[in-house]
Amino acid sequence: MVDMGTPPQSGPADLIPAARGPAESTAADVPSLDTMTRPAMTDVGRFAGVSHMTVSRVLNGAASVRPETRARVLAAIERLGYRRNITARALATGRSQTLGVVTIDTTLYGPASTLYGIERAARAEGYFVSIVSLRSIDRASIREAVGRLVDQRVDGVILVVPLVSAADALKGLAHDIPLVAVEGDLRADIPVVTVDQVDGARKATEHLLALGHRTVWHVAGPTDWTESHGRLRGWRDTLAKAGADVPPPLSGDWSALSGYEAGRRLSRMPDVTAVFVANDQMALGLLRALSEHGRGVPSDISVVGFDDIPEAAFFSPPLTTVRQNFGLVGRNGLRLMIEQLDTGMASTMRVVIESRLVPRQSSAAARSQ
Amino acid sequence: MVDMGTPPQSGPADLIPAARGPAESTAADVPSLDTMTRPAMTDVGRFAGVSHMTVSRVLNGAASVRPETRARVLAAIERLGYRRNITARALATGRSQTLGVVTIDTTLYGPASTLYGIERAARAEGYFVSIVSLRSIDRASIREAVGRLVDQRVDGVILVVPLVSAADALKGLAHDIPLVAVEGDLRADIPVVTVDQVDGARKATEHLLALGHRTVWHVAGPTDWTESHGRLRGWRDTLAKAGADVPPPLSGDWSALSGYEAGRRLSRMPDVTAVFVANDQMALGLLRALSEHGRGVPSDISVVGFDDIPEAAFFSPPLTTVRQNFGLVGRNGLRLMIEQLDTGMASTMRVVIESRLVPRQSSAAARSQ
DNA sequence: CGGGATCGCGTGAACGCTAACATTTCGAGA
DNA sequence: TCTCGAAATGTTAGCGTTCACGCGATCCCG
Repeated sequence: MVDMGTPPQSGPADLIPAARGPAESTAADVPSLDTMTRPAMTDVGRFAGVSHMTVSRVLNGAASVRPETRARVLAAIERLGYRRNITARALATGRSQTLGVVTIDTTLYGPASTLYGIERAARAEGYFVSIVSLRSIDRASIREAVGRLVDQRVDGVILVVPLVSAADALKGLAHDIPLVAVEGDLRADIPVVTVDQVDGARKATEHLLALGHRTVWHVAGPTDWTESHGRLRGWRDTLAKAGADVPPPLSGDWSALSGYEAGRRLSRMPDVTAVFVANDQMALGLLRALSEHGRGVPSDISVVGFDDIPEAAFFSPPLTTVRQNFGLVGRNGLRLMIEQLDTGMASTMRVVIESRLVPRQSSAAARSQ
Repeated sequence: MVDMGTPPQSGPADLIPAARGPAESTAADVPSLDTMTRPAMTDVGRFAGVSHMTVSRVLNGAASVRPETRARVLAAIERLGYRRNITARALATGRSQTLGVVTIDTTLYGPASTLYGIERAARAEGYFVSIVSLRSIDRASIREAVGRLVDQRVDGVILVVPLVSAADALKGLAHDIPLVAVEGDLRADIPVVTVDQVDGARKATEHLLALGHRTVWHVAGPTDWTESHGRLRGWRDTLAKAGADVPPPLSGDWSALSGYEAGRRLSRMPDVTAVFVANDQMALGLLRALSEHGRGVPSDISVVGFDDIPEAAFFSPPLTTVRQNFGLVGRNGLRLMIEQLDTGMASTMRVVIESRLVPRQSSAAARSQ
């Protein structure tokens, strides 16, 4: 147990000159850089003739480091190809600079675009993005997904889960981590950013009514999706307000196939002259069904969709639809997250994004009867 | 240095009874669980009357821990709601249980589906997935994306970047981390899993030739995409082999709009009777253009697409196309990654997935002239 | 010219885990 | 009953950061 004053250079792996004072080491001094394992702050410090703490200060842009030493450290970092270990940093600080995104089927245009917007915005803010997609849409699955992310020590979780049941699942969730719901239920008790579905549906329905149609039929989305609810309500309210009949809504599962099936049923009803379909894929299927049954669009029936996917302008005929700016939604979701992270306070803010009607050739004036 | 037999309970933050021997603590013994900060292994150990190391052993399923103590530890974990800190684990082991995915525009159907397949498979294997999308498609951007992921200490990187330039960008990349290319260039020097584009294009072209068309025109994808090259080659070779003329290929950017523009040009050429379009979106635009110019499909012109997106069956007319199983591609990409991770050896394996022609109504026999 | 504030930097201890080794326990055979 | 070795558990030292200090050197002002 006797310390004999062993010099500090006694550590193993002493492959870097412990040059103190003005660095006068030339390239020749430095042994085989490339055989080194990833250098740590200590290595950089030794190379620059300072302590690891000074390296940390330089890296974090802390004040009170002499320009001269800063330059020396920076040079060492450059020379050694040092890259900070964010795992260690995360352990020490308790912050991982990573955001979790829980998402339902990223194959769908909406969620995929939203995710894309989130990822780009997150990167701009210096955050990594870790994703987990839901295996099913029940409450347990949502909680498990969030749990996984929490285990991974993400700094916050953004939910792209536009399900009514999601709001409930979140209710019970421990709020020890910032959450944001995107395209979610406004009744949730966490911040939400979403497109105004009710208003979008109103625009679509009013557009058709303004064209002279007596009433407007509706093909709704799956019942547990918040979008379905909003669009259904917007449609119904608008009809009611206009004093028009409210026909029984059909419903699909967002797929073109389900729209096709709805179209088959509608094509048999002679008094149908206008249909508002809850998304563009279903509208595509509906167009197909109408065409197969010899019902002309827009000559016999006008059709309006929702989303404005990039293909909508090339349907036959080009689809009148309601555009949602998914990228903007994603970016706003991230903004809300950053705000919570920066202020350290849970917010319950709501951001509502406007939608926009894009008139194309699938809707036209009703034939005077 | 004299040990006076201080009982082991001397540590700070002794909020849990250090009951040794058979745990006889009742619920009343345990002070305010909910006010606790996240418990660590030490806390669990103290609660169970063992050392933190035993907790670690239980958690890692290590052998040699008595069933009785294991049960006690498990109970403590349950009771305290302990969750292992994977950040600390990552720091200690050097493995993060996280895989990085570099992807181009996740808004596109192909990459999105592939990503989805990867994520699900990764989760099944116990890996997290961290994504970064490319801001642009140049070499520097790819390297930066991989660099970000490496900084994040992912265990491996899967690239969903089907660009020719990607292969080059990877060439120089340090191989100190397992890589897998999905939908990538077979010439890359890392493992690749991809759909056989050449063969798929061959199937499409042969299908049209078999229907009696003299030759087949082609609308190719962007030049820097590997898919474009494969499909172009498959098309050209098949025509050449059949002794058919090889007309100059048009090209688009995968978008329906670019397909529309190609369609406008083709519709003015009276001798065009068959077109193979490099993806379904462009085919949609092409169908639209042909329809606008009064060219019937398939009566005047037969059209075959590529991908078989879910909407293709509902185009007007329903599109004959070549189906790619993106999910399978993603899963195989992950499998290759896991193999590298498990064996610890860099592989250069190639997995080629078959495609399948899906005949629908957009292609028909050529009119006898 | 002296004394306290400030600057610039270093030291040691976390963070929560695993790896390697040390130590205790326990059962079986002599 | 003692011994020995394997089984079961504990101890210590990292992993690479950051945080909270501490301590000389420098500076300013009376």
